[in-house]
Amino acid sequence: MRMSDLVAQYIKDMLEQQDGEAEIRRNELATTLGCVPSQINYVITSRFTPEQGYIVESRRGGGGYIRITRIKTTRSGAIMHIINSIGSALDKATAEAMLDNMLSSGIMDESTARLIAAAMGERVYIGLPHQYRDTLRASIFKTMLLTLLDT
Amino acid sequence: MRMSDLVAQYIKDMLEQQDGEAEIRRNELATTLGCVPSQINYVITSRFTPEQGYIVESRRGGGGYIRITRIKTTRSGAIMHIINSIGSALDKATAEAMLDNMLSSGIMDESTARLIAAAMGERVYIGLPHQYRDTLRASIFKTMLLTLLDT
DNA sequence: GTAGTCAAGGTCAGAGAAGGACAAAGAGAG
DNA sequence: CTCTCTTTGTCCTTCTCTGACCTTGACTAC
Repeated sequence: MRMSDLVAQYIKDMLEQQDGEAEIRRNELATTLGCVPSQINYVITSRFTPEQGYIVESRRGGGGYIRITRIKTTRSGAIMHIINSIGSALDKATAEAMLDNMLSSGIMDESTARLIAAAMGERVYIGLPHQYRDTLRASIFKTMLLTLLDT
Repeated sequence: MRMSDLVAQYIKDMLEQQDGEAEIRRNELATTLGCVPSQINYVITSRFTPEQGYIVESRRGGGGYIRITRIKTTRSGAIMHIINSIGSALDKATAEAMLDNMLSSGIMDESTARLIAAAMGERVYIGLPHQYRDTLRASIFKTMLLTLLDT
């Protein structure tokens, strides 16, 4: 088995065990697996790219690290699913329930949820005839969710 | 954990507890945390800079001190200013220009800007009589900006 | 008041501890 | 034989930690 596959497998095992997040120390891992440190870089740039669904952050200097996070592939799918489940109208309570769900399932972060919730609030629609409100809400909600797809 | 992180955490805890203001005595803190005094300076210059939203004052000599204050004013102030500059109506082009400004001045990050821009697009208001559109836009825009204040 | 002393904090350079970039050499598949 | 992927080593950049030496402020003694 190739060295690079070994390293990749090692990282994948870590991701598996640790809920999609692995933090390694480059030199340490290289020593453990018996390869040169730059091999780790090679594996990461060739097999843990954003296109392949990973985010990599790192830090140099004393106490440095490399952190690899697996992007939840479910995210886009889940968002699309929610968008499709919304008809032409949406009331405030339902919108908020949806946001709550997305928040707790990790599809969305809190500040995003708050931002969208702001646009759902009754207060925003004061002065607008009631007949339009829920339609507009649905429209705004869906449009905003769509922008999250290519994050 | 790095020494520097420890020191930074200690100061942040103090800021948290004491309403954004922490006063320390360099030597004392160094002794408490078991590091050399200049480590404190290092942490302050690398992690509590004005760019990162802190003001640092100090005084030498007997009874000297270092005071670190967290500033909230710039961002919030700027956002408030923008909110106040918006009247009861807002067209799409103006909204986008404002978002651009906020983006380039670092008040807002890109994903937030995109999210708000989504709610500003003409497409969202299809079906809504024109007379309501710019009013609603203003309302949504302001409401969303408001949620950014306590971030 | 002026000089001296002690008690702070400030500066800065250097060593050390990571990770990053990249080029050159090697290995395999077609 | 050639092209692509892998492996390795060298040199670079960034971040951290420490210690020696400097500056400032308050207080005291004359």
